[in-house]
Amino acid sequence: MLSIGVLARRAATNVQTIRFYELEGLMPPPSRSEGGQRRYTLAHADRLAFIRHARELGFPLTAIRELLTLVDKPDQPCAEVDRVTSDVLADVEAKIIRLESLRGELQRMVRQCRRGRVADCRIVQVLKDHTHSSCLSKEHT
Amino acid sequence: MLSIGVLARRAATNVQTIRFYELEGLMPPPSRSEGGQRRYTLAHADRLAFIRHARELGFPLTAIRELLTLVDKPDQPCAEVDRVTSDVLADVEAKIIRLESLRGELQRMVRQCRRGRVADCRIVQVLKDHTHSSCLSKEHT
DNA sequence: TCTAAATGCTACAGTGACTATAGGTTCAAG
DNA sequence: CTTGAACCTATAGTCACTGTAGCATTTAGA
Repeated sequence: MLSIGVLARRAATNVQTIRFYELEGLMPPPSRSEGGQRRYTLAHADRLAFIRHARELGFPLTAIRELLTLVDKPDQPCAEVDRVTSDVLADVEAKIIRLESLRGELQRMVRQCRRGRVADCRIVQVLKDHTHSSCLSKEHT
Repeated sequence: MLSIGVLARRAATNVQTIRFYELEGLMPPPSRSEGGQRRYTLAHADRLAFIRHARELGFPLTAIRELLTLVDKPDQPCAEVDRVTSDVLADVEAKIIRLESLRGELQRMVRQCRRGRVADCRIVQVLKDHTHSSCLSKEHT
């Protein structure tokens, strides 16, 4: 039986995150010690590792929730798993496109800055006048 | 004098966002009509355009706050403007690196999926066993 | 001038995925 | 038996908004 602290260290997560996953229904509630502290099994550790790994790959929690129910039905076809993963991939690709465009714009601005006065600064000019630039208006986070 | 709705349409922003910027001290409080509705000048429109453009380029609001105070001192050297912008650029570059690594990992997973049962799915296997992959553990958003 | 639709107002809750804090309790080592 | 680390719950904060409720005001047409 693992305490929450030991489990957290094993998964390189922090303790609050594990409690948060329990609250969100991603981690099943573990048994408790006589004093009410959480006691985890190795099955819990596996599930947490799965969640963390998916998170590191950019899966949002809603997608992970889907994956976890799919993983519990090993004889079903894996088309859904593939779809969820492809969606995450598409999202990552869209973010890359967007960020590359921003990078180009920012590089141009910094390159054109002549380290003079604020009034003459190319960066400020570009920011003031939208028409100088060719930027996408979607979110980039 | 512009109403908040007209200003919002001009800046391709929405009305709540403008009120939010005022609350955050990024937009100066405009004058009000007799009935208490906000009435904006063209100076307000310019400032909003600056904020929105910087946001689109990935500047966080704290950075924009800094830029706005700098822009109000046009005779100062623009080194600070350059630094703020370079910081944003570095952030964008770090995100790209991270996302490219994720993309590679996800592409590999999807490519290796043989559309069989969940139990045999390569995607699920990779997610279950962290050691199969070479991923970075930092945030990517 | 009246009326109805559109627009505006404040205040507050929600988003995602945690992180941090406060104020208390339990556990394990010595 | 004591002490300090680890644990507990509950709540607020992060970022940059977005959405909602329940009103008040403005504006255009009849």
